[in-house]
Amino acid sequence: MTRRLPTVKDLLPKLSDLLGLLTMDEHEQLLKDASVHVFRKNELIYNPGDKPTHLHCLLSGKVKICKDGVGGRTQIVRVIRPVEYFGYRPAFAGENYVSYALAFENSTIVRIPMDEVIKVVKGNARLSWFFINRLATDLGRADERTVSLTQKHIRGRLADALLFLKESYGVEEDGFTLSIYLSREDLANLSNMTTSNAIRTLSAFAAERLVAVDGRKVKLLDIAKLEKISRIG
Amino acid sequence: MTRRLPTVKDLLPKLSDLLGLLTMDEHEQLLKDASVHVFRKNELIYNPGDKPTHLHCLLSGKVKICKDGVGGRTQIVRVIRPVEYFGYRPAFAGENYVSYALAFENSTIVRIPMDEVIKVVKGNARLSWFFINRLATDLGRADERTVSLTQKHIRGRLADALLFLKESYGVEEDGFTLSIYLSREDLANLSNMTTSNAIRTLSAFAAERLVAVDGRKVKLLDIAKLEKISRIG
DNA sequence: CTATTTTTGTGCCGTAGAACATAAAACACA
DNA sequence: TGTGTTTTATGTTCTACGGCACAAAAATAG
Repeated sequence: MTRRLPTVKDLLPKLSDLLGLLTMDEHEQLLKDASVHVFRKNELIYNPGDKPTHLHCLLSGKVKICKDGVGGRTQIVRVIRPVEYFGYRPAFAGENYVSYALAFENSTIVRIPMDEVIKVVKGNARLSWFFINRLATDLGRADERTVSLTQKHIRGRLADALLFLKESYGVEEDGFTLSIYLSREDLANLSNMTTSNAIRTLSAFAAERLVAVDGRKVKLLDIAKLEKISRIG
Repeated sequence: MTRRLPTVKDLLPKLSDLLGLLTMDEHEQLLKDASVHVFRKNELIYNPGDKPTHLHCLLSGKVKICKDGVGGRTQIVRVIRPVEYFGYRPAFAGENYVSYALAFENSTIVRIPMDEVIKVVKGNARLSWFFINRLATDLGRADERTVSLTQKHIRGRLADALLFLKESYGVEEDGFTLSIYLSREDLANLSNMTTSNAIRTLSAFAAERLVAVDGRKVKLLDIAKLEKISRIG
């Protein structure tokens, strides 16, 4: 999984949102054992039960955070885009991982030892605020998602997923095509439905000219209508 | 809603988990505009759309945090017990409330101006850690709940709710009876089902001797079996 | 370039659980 | 004490969606 890596030093500018909050000493403390990794498409980054030994920062690529439920069905609980930090929650809660992380596509990731991060966090209120703000935002999203996934009908949930993907990863130059190409199964795992129903419902959206589908390429043609479908459930 | 209130000063010992993390100055800063309120059973504490102007601390009583979904159905997303802090998440995320809080029963609450809390948090890493730890824990629970509520069957979800209530509010001296007396509707709103189905399923549990029901009093007779039902969904 | 696996697309059937209806208890309060 | 209101209880119907089967298409491997 590791080949021709850039060094951490090469990547410093990308980490500035977090490192900028630190003193020189803290900066040094976090980076001295940081390392760069490349994960290939569909490669596992961590597993439930693992100790959260590292803070992860996604520099390039795309990552999904998943949980499997009783029926063996998978729920994608978060998606990560560059430059975003992930994999820190259980360390802050004093738990092991309960979810797993997979690379959607080839991804470059910096790993920083979590015990160092925690030491710095406990002494640096600016860095603390950085994480407080993110955790509070994610918690709001999680509660919102709970209600949407349990109460909205299939069309509403799929519309949500499509709009969420647009918001998360954006669109290509044409302004319509989602920048991420997902399997129908991933789409289903985002919106809590079976693959069959993701296929069916996406086809229905295409027939209604809300989207245009070409393989895994999805163009969102009528955002307003999709938002309405999301709203009415 | 306000009558014969104890003063904030009377209640200081109960707030020590948080206040103990502060300097004298910070202590003073937080308490100078703190106030005590009594909410009666079913009284509204805050509403979606409200600005999160205050950190709340529940000193006595019980509180539920709810969100209403598209079908007008209510989801209880969190329950608060004494002594616990709540109502701070949206302030940390820079949002307004998206949920509402209701007193399950008569409750005493201290309200501390949130802008002062944020000022102190931004300068005190020990207080920051207090919130990081809680937010991280709540986020883990929220993700877990999402998967449970979407994937488990009705019996599994109700079993979850009963075990969750035991964990949250404990049991009476007999070691069996839940310390909180909920309406069937609240039980339904915890476990994402209709009131009818909460009634039916609870009756089924009673018939199977997993629980004993007397009005709103619920005894958990067979925890192991309930846990099993929860596990298998 | 063929062989095998994975993904996509459809159709059909079964069922968990919502929706609705109604009635009996329990509770509220004048 | 009666009268309205909320809560609990139970039966009946209806449907959204999961489960399964199968075929076509696409991706991947050998």
